[in-house]
Amino acid sequence: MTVRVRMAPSPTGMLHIGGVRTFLFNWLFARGRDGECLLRIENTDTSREVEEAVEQIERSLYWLGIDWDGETTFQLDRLERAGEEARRLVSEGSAYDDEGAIRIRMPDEGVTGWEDAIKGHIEFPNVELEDVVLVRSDGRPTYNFASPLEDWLDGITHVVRGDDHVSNTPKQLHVLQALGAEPPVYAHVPSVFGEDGRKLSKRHGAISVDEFRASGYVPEALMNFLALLGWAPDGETTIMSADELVERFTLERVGSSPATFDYAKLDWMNGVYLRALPADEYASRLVGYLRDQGLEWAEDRVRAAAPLVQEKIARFDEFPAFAGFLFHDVEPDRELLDLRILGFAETALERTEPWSAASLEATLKRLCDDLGEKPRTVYLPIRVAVTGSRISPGLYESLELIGREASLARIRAARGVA
RNA sequence: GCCCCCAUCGACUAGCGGCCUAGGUCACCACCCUUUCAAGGUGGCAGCACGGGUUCGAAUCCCGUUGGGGGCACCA
Repeated sequence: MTVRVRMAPSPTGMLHIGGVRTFLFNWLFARGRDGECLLRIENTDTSREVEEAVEQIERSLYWLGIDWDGETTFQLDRLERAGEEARRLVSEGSAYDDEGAIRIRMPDEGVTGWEDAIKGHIEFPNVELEDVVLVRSDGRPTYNFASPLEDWLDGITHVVRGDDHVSNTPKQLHVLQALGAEPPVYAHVPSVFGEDGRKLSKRHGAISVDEFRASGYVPEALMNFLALLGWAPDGETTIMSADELVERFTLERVGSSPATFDYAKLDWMNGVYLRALPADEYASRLVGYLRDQGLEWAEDRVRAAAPLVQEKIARFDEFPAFAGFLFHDVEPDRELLDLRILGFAETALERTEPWSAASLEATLKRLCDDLGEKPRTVYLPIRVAVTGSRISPGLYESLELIGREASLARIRAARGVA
């Protein structure tokens, strides 16, 4: 039987990173088995924001590299079918009218259980099960009816969802049984916590895919990181391409305990991916990122600066602070300037020919020798004067990029204001 | 309150009865490299929640406790 799963977000707002991780598991599972992965919007409630939310969800998944088969479907589109099925259940006696709503009859003895692909055997005493409402008195189906009904209609073989749905499962199992449907395999994935051990929320920084994107993370890194939250192919491998993840992913190896989102590790991983990018690819992505952020910096200069920062920053959003001096004037901290050294530096640099990183290096090293000072002593004031910070890309390359005139102008300005 | 789930270094995890004086990665610390910051290299710190069992032998199995999470809607 062909595997078929669904990603079923509710269009209430931004796609949450925990939910994305659940969708990623669905996708990895389906793609690794020649299966299908559907995108189904669970909107039993009409809302004006549905349109935008759906767009945001699709864009987020697309950016991450998670695709789906066929058109995006909407639960609301099957409202009539849901009504028909509910009436059928009433006529068959497994459901009944209750003040205009339709409820399903739940057994009140015994237990309802299933073999969860992630958590193992789970069962609930039937006494705990209420006669859940299938269709509201206004005719709209409830989630606990619409969701299993659609799973059946869509031929879903595996329901991979957040474990906050565990207690809905016995109810849905009975709905399926009343419908005459074969139940899918259920796999409940544990939730993701924020760094304070509590549920992920705004407080924890980036939370939606859009925010991660704006923070300068690349999709490959985010996917890799997300996959490793609650899943591991073995105890050793950490860096894996999408293809490798697809190839190695199994539901059996998804852990059953919740995982904490670790931004520091994500940053590290993003840096790994960034550094591994071919130089021109890196430059293109950096240009694209800055453009997305609304920074109108000259593309050729951004491209020229790219190699200087590739080994240095872990996220693209660090670029403006780290290399912004290439695009605008700086305000050096006077405390860090050394007028005597700057004076000698200005003289030495004025005579440097050609103005290239190599000859600048020769010039500055000679200057160190002449002054009898260590490079760190000589370079700091120059770096601060020219880049405005004690932390920057390589000094020679930075000087080269800024150019002779601008470099000297900044050094003179520093001498003047100091 | 009731029901369900979970429990290995600070974090993500490997471990599915002996290979474990518990391995890898991030973070952290030290040192090396070095024009700053990174990157890289080397080394280090650090964990099986607790209590009972079962067994020749338990991180691994069972029970309980504690702690965390989820659910108990004509929300999804």
